[in-house]
Amino acid sequence: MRANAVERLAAQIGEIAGAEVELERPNDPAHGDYATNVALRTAPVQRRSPRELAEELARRVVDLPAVERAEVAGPGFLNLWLTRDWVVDALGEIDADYGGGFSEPHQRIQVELVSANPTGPVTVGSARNGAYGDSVARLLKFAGHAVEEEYYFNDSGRQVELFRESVEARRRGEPPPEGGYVGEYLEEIARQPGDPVDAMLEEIRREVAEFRISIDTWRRQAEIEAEVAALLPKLDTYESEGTVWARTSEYGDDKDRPLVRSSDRSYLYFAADVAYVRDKLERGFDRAVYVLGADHHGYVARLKAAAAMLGYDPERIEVLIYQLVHIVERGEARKGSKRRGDVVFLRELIEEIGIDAARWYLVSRGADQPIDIDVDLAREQTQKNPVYYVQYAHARIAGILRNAEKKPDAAAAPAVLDPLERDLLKRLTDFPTIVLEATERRAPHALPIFAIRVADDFHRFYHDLRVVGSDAEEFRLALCRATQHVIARCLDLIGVEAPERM
RNA sequence: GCGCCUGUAGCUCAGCGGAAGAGCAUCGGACUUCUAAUCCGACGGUCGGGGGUUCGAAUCCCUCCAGGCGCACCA
Repeated sequence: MRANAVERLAAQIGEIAGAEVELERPNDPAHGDYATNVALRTAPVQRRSPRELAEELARRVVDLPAVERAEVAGPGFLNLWLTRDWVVDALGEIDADYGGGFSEPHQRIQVELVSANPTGPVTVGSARNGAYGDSVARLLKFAGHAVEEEYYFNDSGRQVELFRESVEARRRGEPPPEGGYVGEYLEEIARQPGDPVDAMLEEIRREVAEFRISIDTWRRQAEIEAEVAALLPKLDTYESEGTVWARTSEYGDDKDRPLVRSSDRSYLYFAADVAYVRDKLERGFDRAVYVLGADHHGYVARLKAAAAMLGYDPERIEVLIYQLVHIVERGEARKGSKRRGDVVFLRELIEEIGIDAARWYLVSRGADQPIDIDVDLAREQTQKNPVYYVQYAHARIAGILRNAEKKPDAAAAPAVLDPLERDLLKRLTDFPTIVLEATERRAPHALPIFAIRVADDFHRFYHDLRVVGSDAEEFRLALCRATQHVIARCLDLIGVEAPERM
């Protein structure tokens, strides 16, 4: 792992302090470029007053070439101002891969996402699953892991049969079966010949690809179910009143789960779940990530229990839960039932606001936060969507680079940096920390937030300082290019395009 | 009843042990420009209530209130 400028600085200060040092960016510029609380944290251990410790640190730390000035503040914070050279050197290391490749060790990780039944087009709910899961997958890839994205679809259950019957009824001009599917999309499927499930699956493949989610493998439930019979004897099971149960409560689940139905000996859903867990881990993935909506949060314990019962480390199963997307229409909540046609589909959302705004919007909230979508309002809000603010910064930079007369050169920095240059550059150096935390916490929503900050600093810089034709042209071009790298990476990690022109 | 998640500016949200933030909305300014989809300024908060832990709590613990989602021989 190649340490970046901020990490190296933290390590140097840590050596002097004799403790792990975390550098944080203070909100208030009066608190310096970076601040650290080492003195506060280590004072009890060293049995010295935090301020005294901080003052000693301040005296020693200014000997570092990176540190211009150090001040003690409050109860014992150490505020640091960095030298012009440190900032300029930091610019030199910002390339297209800046912030990536930090994972250690590299793992084989599978991310299973979307996995909606092929009984209708992709809903906005599944789109959130896709936007979130795919961004996590992209972060893991950027970190250096070998990531595969998989879509698991049900091609054999009761819902699928009901869907088939509903389409066939429509083809015959008859009303749908009891509790059948009634959405308008059935009409277009009914017009196509052949198995409606195949047609629906093709449509889903198209929509998922259009939404910039690239699925490596498509796994059929029937395929997994075929493995159940051979698997049953290996499980910890018992029979009660004709039903075969898995003793999952012994493995961390809150109750046992039925595997085989008593009436007709058919397999229940959990049987396929167990077989699928085994299938994933046997394929050699170090880690299997599930992306599930909050309505499935009860699955966490049973999936981990399934792994444990099979003799695998349950830590290899990771379940990401995101809160649901609620559809609001003129102030009223809709149920969101695909079967009853009471949903909003991804393709409608894309039609209203476009792919970029849709991906941005669905990923820019924390997964713990529910999302309300009012499609009537979506288009209106699109005009103000920050995604354009960020893309505009990228396009502006592309324009500058097109017009440039000289070549970017980070080393051609002036003796004194303008505060706007300095602020922008310092912002860029935050990127590796942002990505690292977003990856570890599976929180891609940090990326759009950070991208807005970068765009902010860039637009300010652009507004006040000339690049092309200025005395500092080479340096500013380098700064522009570095900014472009960081913005493009942020956008790519959430599946949004970085336009050259707008 | 039990479990998970959430209550922060008028609205939508970020921050999740260190020195309260953003966007939108509202009000007032800046275009002979490398793209005004931009910039500058103002307004705005007992961080749901109460207790506790800590040098320090929006952040951790307990409790109460409010909301969302689960708790099937459905998937």
